[in-house]
Amino acid sequence: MLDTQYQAKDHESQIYKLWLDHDCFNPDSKINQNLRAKSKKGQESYSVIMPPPNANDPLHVGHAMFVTLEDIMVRTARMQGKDTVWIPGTDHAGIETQFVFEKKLKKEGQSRFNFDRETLFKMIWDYVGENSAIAVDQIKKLGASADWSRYKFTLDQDIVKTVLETFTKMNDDGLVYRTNRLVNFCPKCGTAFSNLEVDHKEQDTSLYYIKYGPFVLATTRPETKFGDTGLAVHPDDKRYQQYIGQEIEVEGLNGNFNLRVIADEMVDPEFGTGVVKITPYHDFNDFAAWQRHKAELPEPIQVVDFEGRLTAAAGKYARLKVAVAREQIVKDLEEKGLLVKVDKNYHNNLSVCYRCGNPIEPLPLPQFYIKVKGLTDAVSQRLDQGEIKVYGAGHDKILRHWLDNLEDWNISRQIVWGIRLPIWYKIEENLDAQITFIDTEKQRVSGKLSELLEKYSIDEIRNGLQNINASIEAKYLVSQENPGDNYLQETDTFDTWFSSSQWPFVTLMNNKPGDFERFYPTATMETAYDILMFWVMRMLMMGIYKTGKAPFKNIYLHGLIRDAKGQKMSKSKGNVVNPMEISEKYGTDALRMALIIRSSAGLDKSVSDGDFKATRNLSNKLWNASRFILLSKEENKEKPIANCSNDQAFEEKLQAITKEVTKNLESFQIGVAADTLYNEFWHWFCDQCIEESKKGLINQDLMFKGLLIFLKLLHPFIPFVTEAIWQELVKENLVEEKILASSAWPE
RNA sequence: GAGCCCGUAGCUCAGUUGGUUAGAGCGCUUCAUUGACAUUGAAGAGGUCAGAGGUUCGAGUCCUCUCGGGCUCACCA
Repeated sequence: MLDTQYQAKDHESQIYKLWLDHDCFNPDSKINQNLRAKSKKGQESYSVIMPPPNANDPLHVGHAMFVTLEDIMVRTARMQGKDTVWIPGTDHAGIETQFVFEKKLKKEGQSRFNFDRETLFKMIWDYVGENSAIAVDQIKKLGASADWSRYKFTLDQDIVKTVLETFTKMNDDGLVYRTNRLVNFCPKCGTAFSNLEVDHKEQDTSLYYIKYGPFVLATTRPETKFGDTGLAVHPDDKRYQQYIGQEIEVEGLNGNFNLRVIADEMVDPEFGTGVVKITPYHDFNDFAAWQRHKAELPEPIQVVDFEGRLTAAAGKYARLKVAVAREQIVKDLEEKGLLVKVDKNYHNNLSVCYRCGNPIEPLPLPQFYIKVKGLTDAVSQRLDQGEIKVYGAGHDKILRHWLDNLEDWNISRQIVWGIRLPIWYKIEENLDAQITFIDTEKQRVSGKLSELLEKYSIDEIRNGLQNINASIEAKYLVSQENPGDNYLQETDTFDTWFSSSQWPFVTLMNNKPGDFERFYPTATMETAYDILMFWVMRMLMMGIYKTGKAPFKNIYLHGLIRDAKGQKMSKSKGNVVNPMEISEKYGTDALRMALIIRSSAGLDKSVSDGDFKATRNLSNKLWNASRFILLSKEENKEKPIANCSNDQAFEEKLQAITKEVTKNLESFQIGVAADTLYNEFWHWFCDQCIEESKKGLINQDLMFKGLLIFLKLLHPFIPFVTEAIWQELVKENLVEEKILASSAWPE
């Protein structure tokens, strides 16, 4: 007989093992085939692709949220007899992982510059391998009914092959191009980022008013002045009409130089002095201005390098870090009498790296881009046609906005942890490429390929290769195979999102034979709203491009989990809820229920200890109600079944609850479904009906039937306790179906 | 500057085509308790659904405006 209290810890791991032993999560298992054979919906396919968490990161509460929501959807569909699969996986998480690994290297007194790229890749691979069980084990602990026999990792060979095929197809279709543009470069992380990966931080900074010949102009970045190639004023600015088109002489820190004055509407005559210096290689607006005025302006000059130091163009300031150089330059300008004034309380937004928080430098770098216009239009069209539905407070509108305004996608990343671009440079055609490699003496060598080849063999360069920076006009070949010994492969890797945007179809195409036809398009993509444009939007673009079909029919976006006061959780605030701790303390069921009950698509949710206690109590309530019903069933075994006065009302209500909960689940009202079940089970079934049954107003057997229905309806939400009770019923021979997880949904 | 979301009980939040006395959890008050459960039960206090106007037989729900909070994007060098 059951204990008087339900102790989640005593049951959960055994229950999960029981499910695995019966292969309950695999659509091809006997038990699920039998379930489907009896179901009207047996022909209907239902698939969910799990958003792959970072392979070597412990889970946070957001993961618990997605596991719970998706598990509810999947368990419901499975019990409804649909051909159901939930495909799990993990992500190599390019920059995230390399960033963490580099911190580890730093602790050991090393840095990425000490290794050639193949060695570094291998080291990260091993590191991830050591830790990759973490995420998977924790997902299991959360009760995920995912089919582990279909598990995939983003760097699995077959996955990579398909990703590269997609790239090749895009290249063949003319969607890929290489160009030299300003990129968002993080000197600390050593890589460029797409616009989406740049954060903006409000800051108070200084606005320096500097003398430029007859003008005074305001700038926040005096250290880039050595890259000035012109000055700009507004075409209608009366003050400066006489100078437009003229060259003026400017006194500088490295001697005098000349700048031409151009007229451009981008200049706001009201701001500062109405004069702007044009520094095309270090400011996005200036770069655009330079492109408009190429005929009037000289070639741009790069003053800041990829390590965040000034280049030789800065004369005596060369090799200084940007911040140091700025201080020094301001001081020197002041001494020379070129600094007119400083506005110290200037407020603006600084672009910072979303990963490390350091300032982003706009820098010129040839990169590979994908033309997005056709891809985004195709997505908009599907949305117009209602082929894809978005659940989540207003986020559909945000998706639309992005689709209409997305700029071409920079897919090159200067890191090693990722899928290397299948781009090849023929050596004899690219002798001007800039190369960095580690020679056999473990020395880091940089230089022009032609010069390096005089001292080193091509094999030595290839083996120690760190970085190739081919010229802007470089000729290249796209090939998934090595085209020959006279080629060097591009050292850039794909943006992580380039591979994860293909996740729904690559996982299905490279799984059991027939999976793609059987499960694509998938039913629902469920994820947090904060990666809507990084991931969901791009999955739509890539899925439609590659397969002609949107990769999913529904998008369910959940909100962020916040603390009891509604504050965002963060390590520095110390208010982080660790799902594993909650699971240990209150049980996984309590964790799951607390996260999703009364949650609403697209909106954030606060949780506190009180919430977990309340849902833990639900498990206990269910356990004890079951105990009572079993006890009374045992006692009344000999008595004939008699009809009682409230039987009919009981059955009707039970039916109504089943209908309502099913409807809620099918219309993505998951928080409402949970709330309904909680209240109806506790306050109606327990508080009311059990009491009535004690008075003989409801038939005991009917109560048992009611219990079975509640166990089934509650199972997707709190799978462990419901299954634990079910197994007691199996032991007592009271039910036919051996596993609740693969039992039929009530009608 | 633009867009999006939110404002419902002391706190955290549900309330999807507008429809009976507006709900839950936690907290609070009083009482109960040997046929399951104190991780319990019963009863109760507590809301002019941010404010104003409008549409309607009827508005927490739809429209307009105002105020307050949050998020995102874009920005003046």
